[in-house]
Amino acid sequence: MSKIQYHELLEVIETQIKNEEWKYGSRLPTMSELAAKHQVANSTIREVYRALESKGYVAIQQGRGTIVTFDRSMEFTTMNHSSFMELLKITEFRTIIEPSFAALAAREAFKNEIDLITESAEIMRVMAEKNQVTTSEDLRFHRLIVEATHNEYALRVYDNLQEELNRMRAYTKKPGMRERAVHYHQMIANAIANRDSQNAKMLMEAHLQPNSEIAMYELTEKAFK
Amino acid sequence: MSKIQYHELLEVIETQIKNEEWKYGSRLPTMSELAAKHQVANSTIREVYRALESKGYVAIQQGRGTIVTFDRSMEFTTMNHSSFMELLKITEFRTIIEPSFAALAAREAFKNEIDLITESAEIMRVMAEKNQVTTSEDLRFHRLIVEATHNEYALRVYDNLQEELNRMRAYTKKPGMRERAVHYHQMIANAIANRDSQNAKMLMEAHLQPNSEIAMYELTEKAFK
DNA sequence: TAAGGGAATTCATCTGATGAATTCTTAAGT
DNA sequence: ACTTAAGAATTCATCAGATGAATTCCCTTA
Repeated sequence: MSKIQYHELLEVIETQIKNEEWKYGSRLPTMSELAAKHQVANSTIREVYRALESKGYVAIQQGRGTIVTFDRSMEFTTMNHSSFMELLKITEFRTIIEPSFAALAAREAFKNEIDLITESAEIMRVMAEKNQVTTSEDLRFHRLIVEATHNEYALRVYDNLQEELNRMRAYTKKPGMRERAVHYHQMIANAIANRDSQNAKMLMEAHLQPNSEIAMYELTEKAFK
Repeated sequence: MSKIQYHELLEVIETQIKNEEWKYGSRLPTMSELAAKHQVANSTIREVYRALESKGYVAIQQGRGTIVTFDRSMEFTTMNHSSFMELLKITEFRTIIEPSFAALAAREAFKNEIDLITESAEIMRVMAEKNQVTTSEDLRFHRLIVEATHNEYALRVYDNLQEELNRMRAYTKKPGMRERAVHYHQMIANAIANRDSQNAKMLMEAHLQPNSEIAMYELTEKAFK
């Protein structure tokens, strides 16, 4: 096993901070300590600390040490690297952007793509009927629509969100949600098949709205007591 | 004038990259070059480059050099430091957060704060009548409400957005908008005065909705042809 | 002309030195 | 005992310069 160096080291320490292994305001090991511990030069640790500083995780103070400035409960104010932005990004982004995609798809989709979309809605309906977990089919449905826009750009943006989308699904476990989703998927698929871009857009909006509301509600209630 | 060092250097170079003085994909000066130019040690430049790397502005490649990975036209996909996120942040943030503030203010505001809010709505009405520019009074109104929540946290968040709010006003110059705004301000002030937090929230939502719609519409149309 | 093999370039990491800001310790004075 | 002030120790800031590794450049040779 080769010796741990800059990039790996950065990741390790960043993760530890995010996991709050050092609490907000507490001191990180001194540069020399950490250098000795990991068998690297001081300058390497220094680069790591600078990188963390530039991301806002720590503050380096001459003569004092390096203290943690990251706090999960304050993520809301910092706006950067914050779970609020994550949430805002993922939920609001979808609410804002996917209706446009749906509209575009209604205009641009090829026949076979429309078939796939319709099929996906049907698959999901059957799954829901059998009380099966529909999340992956749900994701597929939305992805198919993005594909059908024939807009590479859109697709790239959307795929960038996959990881977060997966994490997001935890929020969408409300009773009745699945049935609602099935219904909307069918209507959206219909609208696209009918080349009705306006309706596709509106339906997608309505479909995504509650997701956003739920997540945002929970978040704001928490943040502003 | 003292010699330029780490922090200042970081800011200078970051700004230059953001201003696209080096284009996406182009090479930055070598570490030694830059060190010589600014009369600092290589290791200091190295720290700067690492900080930029960790923010996603550059990629450091052994043997090759350091290339710019920041591109304004791609900001949309990277999600960080992007004007899209700026807009999303500011418009959607308001839509999501300010109704909560209004509700909170309705519960928490002191008498004199309610008077100020009511007064602001009235001032704005008069100004609109005289066809004067109402933007600053508009900002004041919203700020007063945030103040009236007595939630330091909320205030801090809100004030962080001032700069962007000012830039935002360019988007809200639609005919009939001002009259609508005046009307809403009055109703919101009323709801708060009546301690009707639910209505305050709903009215604020309705008040902010079109802002968000307009900005987002223009943006998404632009982005996805 | 094409291919191969150094030479030059550029980043990666290390060693170790000096200085600056802060904190800790200790001793003197009240 | 308590306060204060000086010095020691700690910790970051920056520097100079060395070696190694990855890449590119360029010249030689077939």
